[in-house]
Amino acid sequence: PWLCGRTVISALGRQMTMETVESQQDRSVTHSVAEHSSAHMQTGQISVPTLAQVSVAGSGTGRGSPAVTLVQLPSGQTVQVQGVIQTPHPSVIQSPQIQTVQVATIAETDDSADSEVIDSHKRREILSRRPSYRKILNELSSDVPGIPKIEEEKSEEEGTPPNIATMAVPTSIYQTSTGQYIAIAQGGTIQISNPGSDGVQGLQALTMTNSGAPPPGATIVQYAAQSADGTQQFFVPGSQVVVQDEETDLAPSHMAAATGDMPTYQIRAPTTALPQGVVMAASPGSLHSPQQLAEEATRKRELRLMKNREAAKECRRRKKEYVKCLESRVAVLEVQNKKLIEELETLKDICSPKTD
DNA sequence: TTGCCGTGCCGTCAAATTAA
DNA sequence: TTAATTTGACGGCACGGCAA
Repeated sequence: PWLCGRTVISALGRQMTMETVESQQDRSVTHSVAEHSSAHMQTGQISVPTLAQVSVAGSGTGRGSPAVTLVQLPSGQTVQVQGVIQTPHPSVIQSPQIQTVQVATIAETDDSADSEVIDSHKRREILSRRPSYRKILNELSSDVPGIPKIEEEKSEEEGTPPNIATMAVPTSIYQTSTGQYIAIAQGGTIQISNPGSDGVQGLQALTMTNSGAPPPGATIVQYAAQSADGTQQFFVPGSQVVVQDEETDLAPSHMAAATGDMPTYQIRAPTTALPQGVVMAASPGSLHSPQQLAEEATRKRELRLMKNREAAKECRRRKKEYVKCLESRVAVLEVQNKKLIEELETLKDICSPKTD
């Protein structure tokens, strides 16, 4: 899709992309044409482009009249391409990665053989990359107004109330004394998983709100940014999680494993100051036994799977948005095409009046 | 009602891509 | 160079439509 916006020529089952560049001095110019198989188009992998000579007809190519382009394939076959849209009509879909197309007059072609090799390498390097949907759409939207950008975080179209954080990438996983895993995401999602055979069973996602009334029926973890004693508190139904920064001094009896830079978490019953369960903050340096190493590996794997799960969701959302964007572009282009055809018919009628 | 098929969504893996 | 992120591919599951 990142090849959109160039002139696409299909011939003998092969597809070629070409950018039209006009020479200021001479109407007869040589364009470099990237040629690749359609199979590569599907996978996004583009092989080393072979160069084809494109000669633009010297006469009759001025603005207002269709340009006739002769494309000579490496096999020797010549394809005639008649352009309808002239340069005043820029391509609506811009390529996110506009390549610098080699433009050389025919007289200079022999002298630029070395630079062509270098440029070919550069072009291959650039073309073989597969930009992300976000990058494609963002660059597309920067070129063409009216296309919404994909935000770094989920937009309001997700239907998320503005006071609810939706960032779901976990930054910390903690294990309670009862074996529960608690993953706290940067944006506020808390996931609690009960210990199961695969470690993922019983995963619960809780949403934190900074303010506002909880939606009816929803399980809400209220998040207080910071209390007077410098602690961060999470109010969970039935228990209270106290997030204690390591610099702040809480009662030492409440601390279980203050290891290194890791903050310590405690789960308390809401009506009592006594800890319901003490949370371990695992530090890689504190692991000794093979069992602990295995647990650490399991924890890392769960964290990776959780992150990838969220990443896949986000990727699918971006892909949908990208497809929607392309569909809207198709609609725009169809309307534009229809208008141009009508305009052409009108001009034909004007230029060739009926003679009886 | 049942089996089949198409579609959509999700989780996971692996490879490609990007950022530091 | 390396770690993190992104995305294509694959398999599984749920759901709805349709014919037998």
